[in-house]
Amino acid sequence: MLNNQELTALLRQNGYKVTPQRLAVYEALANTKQHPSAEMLFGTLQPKYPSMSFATVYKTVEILNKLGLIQIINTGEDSFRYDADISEHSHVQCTVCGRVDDVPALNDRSLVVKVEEASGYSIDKHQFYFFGVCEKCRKKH
Amino acid sequence: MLNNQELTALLRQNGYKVTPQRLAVYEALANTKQHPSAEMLFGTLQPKYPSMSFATVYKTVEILNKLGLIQIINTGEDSFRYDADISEHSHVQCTVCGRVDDVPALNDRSLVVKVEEASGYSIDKHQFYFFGVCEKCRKKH
DNA sequence: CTCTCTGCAAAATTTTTGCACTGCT
DNA sequence: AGCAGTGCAAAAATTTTGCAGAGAG
Repeated sequence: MLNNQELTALLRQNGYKVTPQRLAVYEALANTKQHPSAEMLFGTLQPKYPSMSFATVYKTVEILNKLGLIQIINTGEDSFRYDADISEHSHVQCTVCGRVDDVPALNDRSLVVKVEEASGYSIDKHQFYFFGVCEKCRKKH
Repeated sequence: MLNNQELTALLRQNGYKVTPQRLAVYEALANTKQHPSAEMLFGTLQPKYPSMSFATVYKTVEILNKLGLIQIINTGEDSFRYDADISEHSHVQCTVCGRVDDVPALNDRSLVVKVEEASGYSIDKHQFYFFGVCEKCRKKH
């Protein structure tokens, strides 16, 4: 998680201008654990930045992702979600309420090696998604 | 992989009618290792079934998935891919050419238990995606 | 013969793009 | 001042839906 100064510096270093919108998008992502989609992000930012547009949200998350500051999550819904936590970790989605939570890194170096051997690929990245029912939804039932 | 008779029986058992389109969609998926998207499926079937429509492709894969006969793959492209191989296995996508290959099951029961403990979820399902460069693309470079 | 399925076209949803204006640097 | 960025609206891409006619049981 970067603060405004660090983010500002990083954007400049990479030739991107520093705008209130870009800071706001990153800040919104850094301050939630909810893994918002573009729509949720837009809804959060709209009140504070009434001129904010979807185009800006999408363009900004693309830049943030390119700079390695956020990761893009794809649980199989129609839309993507974004996460400012770029430490190695996986995600779990509740099949009842749809929420997405973090799962701490699974020490899986050996898995990757197995996959490289089995597939002939050289693996750069992986994403693990788990699906089940969260505690809250289990209790409701 | 089911043959036509088995598929016919299974559809009937579940109250679905058996139509040439449904058999064709399943057959197309059963006879490829390419993990086609709806568009690729449609392109494959169109020559043989000129009246085939996207609506039918989508409705059919939904039924096949509901019956547990195919799985839906989501590597983070805009569109979904489908796989008639429902044995436990993961997928790896080449970040250069985009192809998707199978990865044999990774004995990961202990991973799932770890995730359940860490998250408080009860896990029903998981999907692992690996990304890297395939052998062909590595050689080209 | 009934009722589901197909296939067309239109709608819905998410994301991308073009372009005039704004505002960083 | 120059040029990248914003924001609108239109376009693109994928998937869903409504409905009339076709066809499976």
